[in-house]
Amino acid sequence: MTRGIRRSSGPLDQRAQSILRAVIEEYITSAAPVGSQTLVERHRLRVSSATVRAILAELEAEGFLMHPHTSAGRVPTDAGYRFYVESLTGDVPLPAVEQLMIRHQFGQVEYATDQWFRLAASTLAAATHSAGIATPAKPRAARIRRFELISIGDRMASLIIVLNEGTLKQTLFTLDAGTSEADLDEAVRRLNASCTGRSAADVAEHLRWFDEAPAADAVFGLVRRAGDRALRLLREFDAATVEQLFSDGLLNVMAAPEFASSEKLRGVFEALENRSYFAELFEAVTSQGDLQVYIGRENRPDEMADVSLVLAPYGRPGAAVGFVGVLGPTRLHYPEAIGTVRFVSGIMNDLVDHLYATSPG
Amino acid sequence: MTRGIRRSSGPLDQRAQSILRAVIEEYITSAAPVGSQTLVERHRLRVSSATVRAILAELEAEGFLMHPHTSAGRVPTDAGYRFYVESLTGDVPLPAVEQLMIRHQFGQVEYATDQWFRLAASTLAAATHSAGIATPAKPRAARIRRFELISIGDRMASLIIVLNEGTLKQTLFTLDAGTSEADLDEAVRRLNASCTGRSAADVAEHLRWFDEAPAADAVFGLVRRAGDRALRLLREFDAATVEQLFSDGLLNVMAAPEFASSEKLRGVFEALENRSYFAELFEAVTSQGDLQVYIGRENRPDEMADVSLVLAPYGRPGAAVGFVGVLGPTRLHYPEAIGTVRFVSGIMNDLVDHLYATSPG
DNA sequence: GTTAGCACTCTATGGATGAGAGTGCTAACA
DNA sequence: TGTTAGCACTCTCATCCATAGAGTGCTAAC
Repeated sequence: MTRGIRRSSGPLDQRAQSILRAVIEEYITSAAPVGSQTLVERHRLRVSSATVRAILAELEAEGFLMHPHTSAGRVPTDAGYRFYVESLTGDVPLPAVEQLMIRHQFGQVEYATDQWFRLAASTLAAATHSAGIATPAKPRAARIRRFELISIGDRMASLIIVLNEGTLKQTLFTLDAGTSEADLDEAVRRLNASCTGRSAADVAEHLRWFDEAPAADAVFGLVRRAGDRALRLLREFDAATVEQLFSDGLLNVMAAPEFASSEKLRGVFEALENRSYFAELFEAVTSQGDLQVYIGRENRPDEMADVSLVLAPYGRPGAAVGFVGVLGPTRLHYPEAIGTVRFVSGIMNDLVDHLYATSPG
Repeated sequence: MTRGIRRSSGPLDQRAQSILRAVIEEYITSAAPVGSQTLVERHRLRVSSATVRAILAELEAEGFLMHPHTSAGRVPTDAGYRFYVESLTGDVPLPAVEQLMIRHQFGQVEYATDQWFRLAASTLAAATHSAGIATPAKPRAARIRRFELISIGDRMASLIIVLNEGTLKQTLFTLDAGTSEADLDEAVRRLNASCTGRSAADVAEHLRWFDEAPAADAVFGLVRRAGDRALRLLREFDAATVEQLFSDGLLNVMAAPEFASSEKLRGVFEALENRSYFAELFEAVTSQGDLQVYIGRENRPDEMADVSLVLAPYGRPGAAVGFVGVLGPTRLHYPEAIGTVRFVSGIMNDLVDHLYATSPG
């Protein structure tokens, strides 16, 4: 853990550091520029305000603080927050009561994989009073477990693909006139026989083989088309880095004074919907093994310049990974947010572990 | 179609009506109180501003307009908007180019039922510059088409229920130690044999029958538990009036000047998440066969007092119904919104029809 | 190195004022 | 009788100004 020294001169002495921390903590709760007097009073510093002022000036020179205008107090810069986050030694764990409550909630959806991320997002939002975000755990490469072909009406069928970890993919499908249930059954039988256990790439290979095959009975066309459709679905699945981002509590962020203008927040929303940015973020968080904090302008898109992200990956590297986290103003309660994100990512880890555990029990 | 006469005295004469319409249309585009002079100028009225003032006073007495303060122009009341909406004769259809574009987009997701509502919401949002909302088409009563049991790891399985129209329900499932694939296959065989085509109520009946049955081989417990789990899932599915509400473009609403304070909007968001309100709305819209407009305080929750909804049902009554619509400030472009909602609900109708069509082709 | 004291700067606040918009009334007019 | 010009009146909004207050940075003394 490097100390947050960014620019010029020497390292900050102990006192300067603790004053910087005090400024940041004060600002985080008050949302208003912090003056020397307030610091002395509320943080029981054993020096006078004049001394504090000298140190504040120094901290500003070093780039950790800034000055909205001459006669205002100090406000932390991104570098200041960065220093603060780096200097945190231990997490602030969630209160036991909350932990219990959250565990209980997860217990209730234990068997509904599609609810996990939603719950993670809403839990994080509630616990941190910021926005919670979460992605599903995306399996590395999809392998086919089984096909199903369900007729709907006379000319329609639903093609269902069960992937290895029980993920389902579904697509509608128009049938030729006069296709019987028996035809469907036979088509599924052939598809399963030749594709089970295969990845998208393998299926593509196989379909080429189908092309060259001579036999062309009534079912052949059906198999061919279903295979094509399945292939498209699998490729989409593999290509998308993140299928979806669940978020909750964006309203909490809206309530923060820095977003009162509502124009800034609009930008944040838009950035979140930006596929390529999200792909990047996903990659960054999941490839690093640990919790990450992105502060203000450290986030690439300009729209995110006023928010911070605390993100942690979960899942099994190489098998299925995703991330959960918190989005809030740079003026975020970092210690609590970090503690909460760690806790929730831990729960998600347990859930996924449970799902992938192949060892006997 | 009743004329929007709410209170007192006689019906409005032709001139008063057209002036009311003019005020409303002016206010909808300008978002500022409308004065007599502006009306005369911009709407080419053939009377003087003094006359218009007299009529405005009259309209105010009737409850169609109000006065923010003495020297401001007039603002429509909910009753005013109601009159306006009732007096609309024909829809304003979407421009052909937009229609084409939208159809094209829907063409691309034609086979992905789970994308329909998302697309409907985002299309409506984009076309009306308001928020678009949409619910899935919910089948009346779930009937089981087929079960699948997929093992995941050693002690976990995924129970998949395929419902009649291809809807999938999935739940995880812990296995007893030593459960073999063969056991799973046998369990599925029995479940399918006894439950296919049945509704939740029927399955409940059947499970009781299982209780009384004597035979208790290794697979029996498995069948029993899977059945229980399936039952719970089916009941949840039947009970929920609306599973989910998709919305898009809430940001558009946020941009409207009346929501600059962002506190009001918060209330709207919250009301939308209120299950019971939504159930009520769902019922109201789908049981009426036609497009509905809810203006300001006509909406039950106080938080919705400043917004209007234009909602239209889609689907097949008795089979599967849902709704799509637009949410915006009461100062909404009603004619366009109504036209757009009709158009999109029409598309959704076609999609569902296609899905449920059982007649030969 | 620390601190008290002080001049200085900038913001925020609260009238006061005047311009502007729009009304409602009245008396004259067609 | 309905319409209109004219006018006094009311209320908002933007601007200006003065003042209070917060906070700084400097300096001289400790």
